Amino acid sequence: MINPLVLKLEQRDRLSDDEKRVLESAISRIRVVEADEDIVHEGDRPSESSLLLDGFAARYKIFSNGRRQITAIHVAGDFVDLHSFLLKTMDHGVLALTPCRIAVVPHAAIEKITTEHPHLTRLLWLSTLVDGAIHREWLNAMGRLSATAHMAHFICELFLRLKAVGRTDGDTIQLPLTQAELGDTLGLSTVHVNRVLQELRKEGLIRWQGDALTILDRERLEKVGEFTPTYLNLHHEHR
Amino acid sequence: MINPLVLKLEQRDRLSDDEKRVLESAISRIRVVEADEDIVHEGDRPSESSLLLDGFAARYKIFSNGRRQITAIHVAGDFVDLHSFLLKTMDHGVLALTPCRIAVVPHAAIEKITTEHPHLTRLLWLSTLVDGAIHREWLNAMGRLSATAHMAHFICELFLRLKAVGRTDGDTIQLPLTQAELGDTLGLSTVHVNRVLQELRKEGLIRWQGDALTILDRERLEKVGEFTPTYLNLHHEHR
DNA sequence: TTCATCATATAACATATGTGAGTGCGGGCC
DNA sequence: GGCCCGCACTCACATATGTTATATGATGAA
Repeated sequence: MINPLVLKLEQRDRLSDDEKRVLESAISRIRVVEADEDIVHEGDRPSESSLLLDGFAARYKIFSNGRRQITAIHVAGDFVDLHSFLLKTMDHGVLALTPCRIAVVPHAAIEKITTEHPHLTRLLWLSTLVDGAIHREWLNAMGRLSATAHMAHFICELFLRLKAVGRTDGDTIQLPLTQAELGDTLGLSTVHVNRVLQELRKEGLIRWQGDALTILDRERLEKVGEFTPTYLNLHHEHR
Repeated sequence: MINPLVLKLEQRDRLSDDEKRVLESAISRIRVVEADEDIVHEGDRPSESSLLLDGFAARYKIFSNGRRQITAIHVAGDFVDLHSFLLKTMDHGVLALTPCRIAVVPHAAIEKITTEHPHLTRLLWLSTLVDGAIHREWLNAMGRLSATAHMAHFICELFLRLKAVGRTDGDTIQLPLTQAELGDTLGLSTVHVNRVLQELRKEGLIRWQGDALTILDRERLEKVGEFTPTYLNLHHEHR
């Protein structure tokens, strides 16, 4: 199996063959989750973490008034709940937005890595730090960008993240979210999501039909979304 | 020196005497930063991380139009930029909101910890994971709570975090932020921050004069802010 | 003292975004 | 083949929050 996590880690630092083998053998089994089912529930205390091999997933929380907020969108190569290894109790749920294929990694295996493979440990730690950097960027966008800019920013980010794991086709990505789900991730109403999409289309920045989203003018889209990709850390460093 | 980091870590797991000694000796020097000065600049590539011993600090980013967004408020016991150990390049600045006393920890010392002290490594990793959990909670609040609820939530959180390091006085904390700074952290205009504060005062939920903020009705304030403290992970687990 | 500065506070007005309702289309299912 | 049902899309209207401006009071400098 070509593990998309390895693909991603190798863009950030060198992985030894031994480390790759360790990662591979940390996987205890493969699991498939249907669309619209929880991968992990809020309140769970998982004894294993889920590495997404295929599909889209979302971290989310539901409020008293029924509203929902999505705090992360995950794609192939992402550990959707690596943090549960140390945080223990899930403070949010993780939902499969599409059918998902998942590699299951027991926490015991991760703990073993922390005692025997410091460099690999640092790379796993790094994955969660990039999650945090993305959270910060979303906070910036939510707090200080217009809805249109926020949407543009989100599209730019998702594009690069999918590209990092070889899931782009030219300027086109698969975006299997409904407008309601998009609203929950950007903190907008679905009506306004639609308005904003019309605007991006009218400006000739994107095309989106069915699942296929195409970036028509990357440069201008990045400008509208005030997007700079440094926070994604998609470059080699000694870590 | 009684290190407030140790104080905080010990609420989350047991620390051996050896581990405490290692942490203590990882500190290369103490540094003092004036209010309104940067502790680290955006774009820096620090070779050491800063552990806040006293004072308040903020992670922030400034946008093209001059707007600012604060993505974290830090208090005693917080590593303001532990993530720079692996992220390498700072994707935001860190500002001293008050005079700050800082323990400087070289990245080389942290790397050494990752090779020799797996359990301590996990606890440092945990610190950054809690940062991430707080980011997620802020995303939830920004995306789906009213400005008033968001403010209430923020106050509840800060109170508990200060309590964890023994910096509360009954129901009172020191809150040395201007309303403009509060606005930058909640993503609001300063005018609206003021409106919201008037409302919380009128409701008899808080008092705030000078630096001293008192929570007058904790239960109702938590309800208004839809606050539940699990994400702060201020309880013992084997990690 | 006097003056500048900065933070809080308030008012009037502007606008981005939310709400509630409704249309139409396409795909799955009996 | 017909019928739901979810989803995209739009409209009219409501409102939370932003903007600009001004007043007031503390604080510190000259």
